[in-house]
Amino acid sequence: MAYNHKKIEKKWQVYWQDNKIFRTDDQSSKPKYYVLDMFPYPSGSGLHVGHPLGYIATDIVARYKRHKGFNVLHPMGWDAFGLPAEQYAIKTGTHPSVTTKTNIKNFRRQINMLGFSYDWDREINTTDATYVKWTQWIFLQLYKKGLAYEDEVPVNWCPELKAVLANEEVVDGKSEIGGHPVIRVPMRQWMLKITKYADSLLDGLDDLDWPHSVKELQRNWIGRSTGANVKFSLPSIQKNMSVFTTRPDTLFGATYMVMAPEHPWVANLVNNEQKSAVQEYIEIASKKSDLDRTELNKEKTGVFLGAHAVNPVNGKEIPIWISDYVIMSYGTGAIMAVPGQDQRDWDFAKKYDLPIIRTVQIPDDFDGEAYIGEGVAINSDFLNGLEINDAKNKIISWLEAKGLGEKAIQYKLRDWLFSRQRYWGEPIPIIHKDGKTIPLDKSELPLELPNVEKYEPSGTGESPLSTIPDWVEVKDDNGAIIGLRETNTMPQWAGSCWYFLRYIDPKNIENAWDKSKEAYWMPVDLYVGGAEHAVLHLLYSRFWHHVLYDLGFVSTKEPFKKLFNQGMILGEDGSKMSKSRGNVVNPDDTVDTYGADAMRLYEMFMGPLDKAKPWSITGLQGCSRFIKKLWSLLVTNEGEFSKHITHDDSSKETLRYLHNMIKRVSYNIENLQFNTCVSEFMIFTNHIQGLETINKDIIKTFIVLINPFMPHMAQELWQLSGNESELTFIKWPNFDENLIQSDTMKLAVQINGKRRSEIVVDVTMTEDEINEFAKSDERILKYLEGKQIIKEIYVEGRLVNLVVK
RNA sequence: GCCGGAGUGGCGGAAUUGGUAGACGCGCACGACUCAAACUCGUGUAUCGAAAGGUGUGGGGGUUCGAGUCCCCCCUCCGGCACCA
Repeated sequence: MAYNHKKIEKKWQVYWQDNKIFRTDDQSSKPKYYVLDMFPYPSGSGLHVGHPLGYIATDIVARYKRHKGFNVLHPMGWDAFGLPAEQYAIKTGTHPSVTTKTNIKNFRRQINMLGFSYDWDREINTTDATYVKWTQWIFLQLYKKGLAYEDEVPVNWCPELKAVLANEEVVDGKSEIGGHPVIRVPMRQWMLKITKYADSLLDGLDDLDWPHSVKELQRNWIGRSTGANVKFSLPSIQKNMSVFTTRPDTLFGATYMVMAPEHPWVANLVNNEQKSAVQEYIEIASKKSDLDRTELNKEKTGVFLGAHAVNPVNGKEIPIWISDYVIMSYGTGAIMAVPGQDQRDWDFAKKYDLPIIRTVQIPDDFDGEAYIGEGVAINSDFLNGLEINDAKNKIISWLEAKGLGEKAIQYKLRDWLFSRQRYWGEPIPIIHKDGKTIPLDKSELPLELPNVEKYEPSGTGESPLSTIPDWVEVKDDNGAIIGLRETNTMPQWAGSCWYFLRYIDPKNIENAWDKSKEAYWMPVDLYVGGAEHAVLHLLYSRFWHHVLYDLGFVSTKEPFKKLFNQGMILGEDGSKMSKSRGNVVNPDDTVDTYGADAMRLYEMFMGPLDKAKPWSITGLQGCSRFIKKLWSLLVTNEGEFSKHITHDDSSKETLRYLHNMIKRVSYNIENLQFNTCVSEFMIFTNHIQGLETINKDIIKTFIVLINPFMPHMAQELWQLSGNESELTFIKWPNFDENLIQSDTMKLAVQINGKRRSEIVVDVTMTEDEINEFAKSDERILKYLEGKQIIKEIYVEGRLVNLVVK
C-alpha cells in the first residue's frame, strides 16, 4: 500500500492532541530540558517554508530528549502586540484583537500541520489580560528599583501625519506611508536605565554558549571604552568643560576643542563676531536627516565659536569649534581634538588650518597622516619616553592628583526608549498627579486597554488613549479627578522580554510564576531563532532578567544558556523569499502534496541549520521519494509489516551499519547537525534495501531513530510492528563500539604523502605486519625501486605513509 | 572604514577536527520495465588524458611524512555597525 501521508499524518496529530502526549509535568524526578523557539508575531500573511525551519530543529531536539529520558519543556505562543494589526485597524476599523485572533488561528493551524510536539496547554498570548498583568507588574518592579524614568527625548515626528513614527516606519527621512517629511522633535518619553546594567550585560556574555558573532554584536552594541574625563576651563563663561577621551596620554597634542552643535553651552560661548555664522551652522545641522549626515560624512564642516578653552596640562589657550562630527549623545558632547593621533581630527585640522602636534613617535617607515599605533610619547613634557599605556596611567594619576580629571568609562549603549504613542500595546501602569508619577498597585493590575472609536494617534502625537477622558481621568468615589493615566503604551519588545518565564507557569493567577517551578526549569537550555534578534530582543530580555535576578525573582542571572540562529531559506532563484519577487513557497501546498514528514526531512537535509540555502523542489521530491521507498521496504501492499522482517539474526555487516548510524545520529543531533543525520538514514536504508530478511529488533531501533525527524511515519510503523507502548518515551538506543569494528579494514598506502595504493588488512594485524604488507603491495613496489625508505608512518585504521628518498 | 562569518563537482552539501577530498541527495547519461511516457529499479558521473599518469577544496606563500583543516599575505561574497572621541 502506497504511503498515504494525508491520512497517516492527520491520524497521529489527532492522537497526540487527544491524549496530550506532549503535556509537560511541572516537576519531575527526571532531569529537565527546556527547548525554546522565538515565538512569532502572528502576521496576516501566514508562514512561508522558511519560518518553521527553527521549529523543526527544536522539535527534533525535543523529541530526542524525551527518548533520552528528559522532562522536556517545549512551548509555543504569540507575540501579538504590534504595528501591523494597529495599522490594519486604522484602515478598516477592525479591533486589533479581532485581527490578532484570526491570525493566531491560522498560525496555529500551520504550525500544527507540521506535527510539532508543543505542550499547547502552556500556550501564551502577550495581549491576553492575564499576560499583560504580569508585563505591567515587571515594569513596576523596574520602576520601583529606579530603572524607569521620564525624559524629553527626540522622536520621529511627522507633521503631515501628526504622528510619532517607529524607526521602521521612516524610510530615507520620510514616512513609509505617504512619503511625508519626518523630523526629530523632543517629546516626553519613558526610558529604562539599561545603561546601569551595561557592565552586567557585558560580563554575562562570557560564559554563554552563544554564536561568537552574536556575542561580538552585543559587545559592540554595548561599546564599553575606558579612558579619562579631563577638565578644560572655559574662561569666558567661567565654567569647566569635561571631555571624555580614550587617549589621555595625547593631552599635550590637544590643539583645539570641538563641541556638538546642539550643545547647550554654545549659545553662551559664541562671541558676537561669530554669532551669525554659528547660528547658520546650527540651523543647517538640525535640518540634516540621518541620511544626509552619513552622506556628508566625507567632508567635515564646522565653525569657530570665537571662544577658547585652557588645556590643563600646559595652560595653553585652544580654540573651540562646533562640528556635527561630534555627537551630543555620547560622552559630554564635546571632545579634545588631537589631530596628530586621530584621523577625524586630522581631517578637520587640515581643512581649517589648525595646529597639529604629534605626541607619539611615528615609526621611520610611517607615511600616513594621524598615527594611532604603538610608540613612545614625544612633545609631552613629563610623559616623554613612556609607552602609551604607561603614559595613560601617569597622566591619569597626575590629573586626579590635581583635581583636573579622572579615570572614566563610556558606553555606546543608550537608555531604552520604552514608550510608544500607540494603542495596541500594554498600557504603562502609572498615574500622573501634581507633577508626580504614582505606580498602580499590584491589585489594580492588569490595566486594560479601553475600547476606542479611532486608532489614529491624536493630533498632538499622543497615543489614541489620550482621547478617552473616561479612561485617562482617574476619579475618587465622589467623581473628583485625582490623577491622569499615562497614555503611552509599551513597545512590542516588552512582552517578549519574559515570555519564556510565563511558559513555566502559564496559568498562575497569584504570581507571574512560581519560584520553585522557575528554579527547576530555568535557564532555557536551547533557544533557537533568527539572527535578526541578535541585539535588541536578546539584549532587552537579558536586561530584564538581570534585574529580576537582582530582585530575587529568578534563580539564574542569564536566561538563555545556549543560543542558535537558524539560517534563511531562500527562493529557488537564490534570493530572499518575498511576495514581490514571487518566489515564496507556501507550506500549506508543500504539506498537502508531499506531507509534513517530507518537508521536515527536506528542510533538515538542505544543509547546516545556520546557513542560508536555496529551496529546491527536486530536492524536496528526493526526500519524499526516500520516505516512500522506506515505507514500501517495510510495509506490504496490504498494509502489513513486511514478511522480510523476521527474527533471523542480522549479519555483522548490518549490525555495523546500525551501530554506526546510532553513533552518528546521536552525536549529530546533540551538535545540531541534522543534515548529516538524514544522510545516515539514507545510507542505512540503502543497505537494508539489498537484504533478503531484516531482523525486527533492528527495525524497531531504526524507527526510534527516525521518530524525531519523521514522527508521523515513525508512529505508524511503530504501531504496525505491533508495539503497544508509546513511541515518544521509548529509550534512545545505545551503540556498541565493538559492533562498529569490522574484521578487516581498508588502508590507503601513501608514498611521500601521495596516495598510491590501497590494501585490505585484518584488524588483528600488528603495525609491523601492516607496514610489511604495504611494502609488498604490487603497486607500491615500483615506487620503492631504487629508493630508500627513511620513515614509515602508520595511522591506525587510516593509512600507511612511506617516506622515501 | 571597523567587527563578525563564508568561499569544496553542473547544484545543495559531506569529511570522526592534521590522515584515502567529494559521503548523502539533486541533476545528467546509459540500461531494464513499458506500445509509449511517467513511476520504479540498475550502472556511471571532480577534472585533463586514448592510456600510463597528472591536476584539483577562492589566489599566493609557509609549517608538516601528510593541509579543505594550522600560520602569514591577498581577492570575492554575505551579515552587522557606521564620525562613539
